[in-house]
Amino acid sequence: MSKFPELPPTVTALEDEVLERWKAEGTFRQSLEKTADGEPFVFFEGPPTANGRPGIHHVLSRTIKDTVARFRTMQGRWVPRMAGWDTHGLPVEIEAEKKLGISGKREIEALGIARFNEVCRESVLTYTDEWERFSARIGYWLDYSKPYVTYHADYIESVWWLLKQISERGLFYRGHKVLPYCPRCGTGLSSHELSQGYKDVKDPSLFFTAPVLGADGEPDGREFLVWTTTPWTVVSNVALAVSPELEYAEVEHEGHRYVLARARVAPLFGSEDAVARTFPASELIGLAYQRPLDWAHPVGFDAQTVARAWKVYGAEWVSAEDGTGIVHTAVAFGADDYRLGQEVGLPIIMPVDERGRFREDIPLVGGVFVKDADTDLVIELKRRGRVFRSSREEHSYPHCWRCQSPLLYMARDSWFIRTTAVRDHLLANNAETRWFPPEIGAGRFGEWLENNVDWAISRNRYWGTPLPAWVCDRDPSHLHFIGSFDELREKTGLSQLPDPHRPYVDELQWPCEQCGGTMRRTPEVIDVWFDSGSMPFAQHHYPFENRERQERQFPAEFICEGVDQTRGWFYSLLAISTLLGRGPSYRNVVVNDMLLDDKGLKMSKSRGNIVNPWEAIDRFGADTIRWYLLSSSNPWLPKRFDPEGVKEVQRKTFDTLRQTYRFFAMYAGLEGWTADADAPAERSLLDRWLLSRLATVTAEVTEDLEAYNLTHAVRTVAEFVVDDLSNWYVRRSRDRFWGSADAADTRAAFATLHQALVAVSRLMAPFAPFLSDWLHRALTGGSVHLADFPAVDVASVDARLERGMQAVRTLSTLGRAARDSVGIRVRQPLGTLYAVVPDGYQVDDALLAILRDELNVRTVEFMHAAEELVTFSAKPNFKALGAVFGKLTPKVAEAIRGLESAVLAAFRRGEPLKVQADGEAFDVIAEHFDIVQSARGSFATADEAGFTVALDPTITPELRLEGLARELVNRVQNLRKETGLEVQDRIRLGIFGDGEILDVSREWGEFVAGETLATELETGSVTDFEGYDASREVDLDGVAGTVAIARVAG
RNA sequence: GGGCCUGUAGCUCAGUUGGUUAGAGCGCACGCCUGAUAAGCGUGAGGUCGGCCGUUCGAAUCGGCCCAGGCCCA
Repeated sequence: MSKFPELPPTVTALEDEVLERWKAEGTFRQSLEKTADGEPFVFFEGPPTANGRPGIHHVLSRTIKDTVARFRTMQGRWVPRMAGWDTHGLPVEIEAEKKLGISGKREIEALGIARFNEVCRESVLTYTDEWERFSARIGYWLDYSKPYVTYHADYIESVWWLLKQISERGLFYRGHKVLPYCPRCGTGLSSHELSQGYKDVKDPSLFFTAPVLGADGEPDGREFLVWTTTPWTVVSNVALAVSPELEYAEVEHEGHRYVLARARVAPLFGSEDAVARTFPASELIGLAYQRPLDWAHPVGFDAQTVARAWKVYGAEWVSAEDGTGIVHTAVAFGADDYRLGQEVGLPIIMPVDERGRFREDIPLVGGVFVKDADTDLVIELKRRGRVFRSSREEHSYPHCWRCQSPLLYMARDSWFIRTTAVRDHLLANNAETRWFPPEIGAGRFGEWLENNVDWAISRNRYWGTPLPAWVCDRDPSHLHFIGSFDELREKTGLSQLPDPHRPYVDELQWPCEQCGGTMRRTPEVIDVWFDSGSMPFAQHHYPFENRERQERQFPAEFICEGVDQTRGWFYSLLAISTLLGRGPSYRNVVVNDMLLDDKGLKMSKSRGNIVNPWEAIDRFGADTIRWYLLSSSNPWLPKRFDPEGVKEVQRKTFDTLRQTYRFFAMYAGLEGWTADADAPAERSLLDRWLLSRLATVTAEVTEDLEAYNLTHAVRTVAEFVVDDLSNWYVRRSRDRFWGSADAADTRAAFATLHQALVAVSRLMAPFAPFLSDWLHRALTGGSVHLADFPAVDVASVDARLERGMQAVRTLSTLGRAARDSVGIRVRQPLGTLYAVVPDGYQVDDALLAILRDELNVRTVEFMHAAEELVTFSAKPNFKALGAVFGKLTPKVAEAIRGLESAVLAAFRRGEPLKVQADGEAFDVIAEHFDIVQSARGSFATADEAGFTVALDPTITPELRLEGLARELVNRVQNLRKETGLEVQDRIRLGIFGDGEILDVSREWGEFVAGETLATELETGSVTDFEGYDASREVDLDGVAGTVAIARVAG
């Protein structure tokens, strides 16, 4: 039984084993305890809504979060990671409606808000268990012991406190605002909710006409040409808007005289031929026109205001890019319309109820949902001869992100937070935040902040944090914000408060201190984004508890969520801390994009291409999926989830590492090597090289991780494991691990490989927490997650050695290519390899030994030591030349290319050099070009990037014999393997035959015996194999013979 | 309609402040090696660097316009 255990048979078995151990020993808790005195590294977990199940796309952001957190923990930072649940809001209400089999506000209120909210509360944490198991299974360490929950009373109390703070800064107001409004949900949507629901739909495109009225109030024969995509708002038309900047035209067309922007004549009429005259917009402003439909009238406006209706106004936002340059204005149904109405004092015509239907008293379309009334209204306008052109066109139109109803822009009562007052602070705080990638912060998010509009914070809904504003029923300007439960107790005189949700909180009231009226709570709840954006404060029940803790854990050093949170959580976090004057609430934010299926299509239920995260993890393992997601491309690029790519990670990176460990464990067992041996006094060149590479790679990975460049870090580790550790170090060192004559060197090899494996497991621990922990425990006995991230061992770095080894590896590749080109296999030794390396590479003799062995040649010589073998040529360095010669560069370069070998040889010896270009002579210096050496003569050559090899293909009789000996070893090894012998079994070996094979056994018998662990060797022409376990006729490159082996005891 | 991102080999991706012969892995074809072996190594085929125009001695890289895909917004 060896000291180093065997790997579990499958990835799943390994991960299960590690999970068990984490659970049993509380590794996560231990890692927090261990770092408790360290400098905090603050991380905020964006709360998911637990009434949906986790999907494969959640693995990506959770992997990033976990990787950063584990890395910082290993650096000794204290990284508390508190889980949270986002529990309020419309999605929950929609679920509850489904469960209860009801729909719409009417039915909810009929059922009772108490019952409705009870169902919401129950459904909200449906999948918390699955989320928790999911996090655990993918190795995402998150503290679920006391998660923050946005519906908990403590959380709500903190949110109330925040709202009161904002109100005390004078940043709260009530207003009308034209908002995208969902008629089904009966609530306005904030601009960040709007982003989720744009869809391409066909909508009307209607050009209607409005006769111009003269001073006498009669039509003067001209007609305004007006464009709209919402015919249902024509009922509410109160004005037309023109651009003061534009030129307008009258057009004679089929007996009509239309007025429109001149720039729109050609697009609408095909040419400008019909233009009768043109004039500036000022001629139009103030003109009156006949209403297209006169069914509804302004209510509650004075005569002066009403008199301003149905006239033409100037507005700078009117453009001539589409439509007619004359914009139909319905004050209640458009943001621009509303602003114009405010500016010039227009009345409002509001014929639509809160369910989006026309009032019953409206002719023709009374009781009809407005969007369904479009067709009837167009027909009616046609009947009245008011339609110039009508069609349907596809454009993108906002829909409710939950219920998919088309949204209506409608003026609504709403509560606002005046975020525009702190716009500069928002921008300044954002400028302090590092975004990954930066363009989202500077571009998408930054530009959006520049155009910030006030945050419409209220929602006319039920399951949410109640807006803690109490309003006097006599005078609505008597307003009081409640900022704590104590304050509420004081106001109401109640010692025991009910649940702070609706409907109970709605019942709390008290006499108005100013007028004796009754203070009642305004019925709205707040935008859920305010809930989640409050978490830096509310997760600690700040300021009522944990003041110090909140201050110590603010702002977050790091957060990470999907790009869809740009205007969601990223905004609400920033806005709330900015409103409070607390600066930005996060310093670094990594944005991840979506996961697509393997064909690059968005995963959706309707396409049926959703990858089930549990199945994927069972199939591939969490480590592999994490590694794949991090390495395939940067987090902020959309990613395809390609099972083939995941398999490749498994095969290439992980199998290689496992195989390396198996190799180590097997021979450490056989040789009885243990980790408690002293560090070797002397290390071989390869050992020193590996440790140097390890230090270099460690520095690179550390730098990457500190800069949130996870993708590059992962790729760097993978390359090190596969190329440096496995395919070079272990392969080149193999025979040092078994039965070497040099026991000290064997020990050094084991120590070095052990050290490298430990370091690798630590380097990869943040990314692949399972395999790394298993390996680390197997190698050292302790969890990798309680270990330190490897420090860069500066003393080990030997840049010259790394470069030299790089040269050797390049030359090896070229040497194999040269062998290949003359068809001589590596087992056949050859005499001399001539090599060339570019200037600046030093390959000393110890490195050459590796090259000789790798290529199986007796000697390696550098060609410049034998000038007759080399031709010099010059390769211009354009960068250096361009700086000096400018436009002349190509000509000088050409002249340099033309330099003769002899001239260059002289230059190398120190003679000055001039070239001719454009009839002039120029001095050139070494920086202006590289001298490339190439092989001369008939040898097999290969070259690449300044490296060249030339191989002497002569096989002398002596070399042939050695080659045959190696063939023989190969055959014996095959036979050993086929016979089922163990690696360490000793054998008796027989080599039989005539002629050359006997020469081989005579000259090389001892070598063959040594290589095959033969303790006895018999040779001759015998053909009787009695006493052998197995025999085999062999053909060594045309030489026939028979080998036989028998296992010997002991 | 506007803003941002992406476009490099069949696929997934690198490509440093612009430097002339654009790389890797996978896949494919052929070969080699083999006591780490369900591995490993080598060679080869495969590119109008999305397109056009420009700046420059020189453009995958910088600028403009366009095309395709995506995201965000109006």
